[in-house]
Amino acid sequence: MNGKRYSRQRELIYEALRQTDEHPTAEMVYHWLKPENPNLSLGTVYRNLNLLADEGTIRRMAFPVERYDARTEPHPHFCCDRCGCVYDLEMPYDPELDRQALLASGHDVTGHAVTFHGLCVKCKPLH
Amino acid sequence: MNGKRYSRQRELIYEALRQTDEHPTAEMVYHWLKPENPNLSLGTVYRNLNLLADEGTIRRMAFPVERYDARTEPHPHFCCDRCGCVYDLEMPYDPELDRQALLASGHDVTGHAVTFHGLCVKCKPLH
DNA sequence: ATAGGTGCAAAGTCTTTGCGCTTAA
DNA sequence: TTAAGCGCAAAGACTTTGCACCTAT
Repeated sequence: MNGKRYSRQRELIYEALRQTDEHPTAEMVYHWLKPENPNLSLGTVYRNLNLLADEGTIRRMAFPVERYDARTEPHPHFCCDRCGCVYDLEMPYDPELDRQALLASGHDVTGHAVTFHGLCVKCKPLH
Repeated sequence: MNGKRYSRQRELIYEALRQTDEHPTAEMVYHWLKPENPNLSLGTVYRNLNLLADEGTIRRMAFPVERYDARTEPHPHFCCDRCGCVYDLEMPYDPELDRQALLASGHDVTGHAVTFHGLCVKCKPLH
């Protein structure tokens, strides 16, 4: 067999994530749950967050490692889901978006970044 | 005194970044430069990339650590420059952008993420 | 019964940093 | 001369993983 089973820990972790809008790190989830679940381990939190993210139940929010770019003016990027390559995109920056974000949130918005994803021209032919 | 001085390593690192559009990691920059500069150290690459990014000469491209979100439908985020908090924004997803990105790049675009930044409502009053 | 999940701790990966030497100014 | 910067290696931070035990099915 090769099925997924119910696990109390996974449920706890998922529920914790649903109850909040803080976009927590694995560490944060762990510290929230630990007091009520003293034998929960950080490894389990990581394992389940990855499992949930891989199956699409939750969402990851970062590149795995830091990348750098000498073009400092804001411009969109494309990140290939398959090979991980990052490309620049020649598309106009829309300052109107920042104004909309301010209206929607009240935060003092100084800019934004757009990152597209999918399959890049090199990976497309390879499925 | 407390000034910044010229350094050959910093120049090499910055030039390497300008010559490419690969959005390299620190490791990649290190491996490109190492053959011609056998005593370059990875620590120096990190130090200079951080220095250049802090002064705005280059640009970082990731959150420092991975964050997770139980809302899986695409929606924009706001990340506060000061406290690091991440907020959801209630703004419509624009599929038209994906079509524009395809036209501009030729990549097979399956979606995009928008991340705003600035000062959040809590940090704004604190300067 | 048994395969998936857990806790724990060790290992791995990425990044930062302390220290003594080097070098730009 | 001298303080910024470097190379090196050790430490730190974050994440993954091997293994023996536990538990949903």
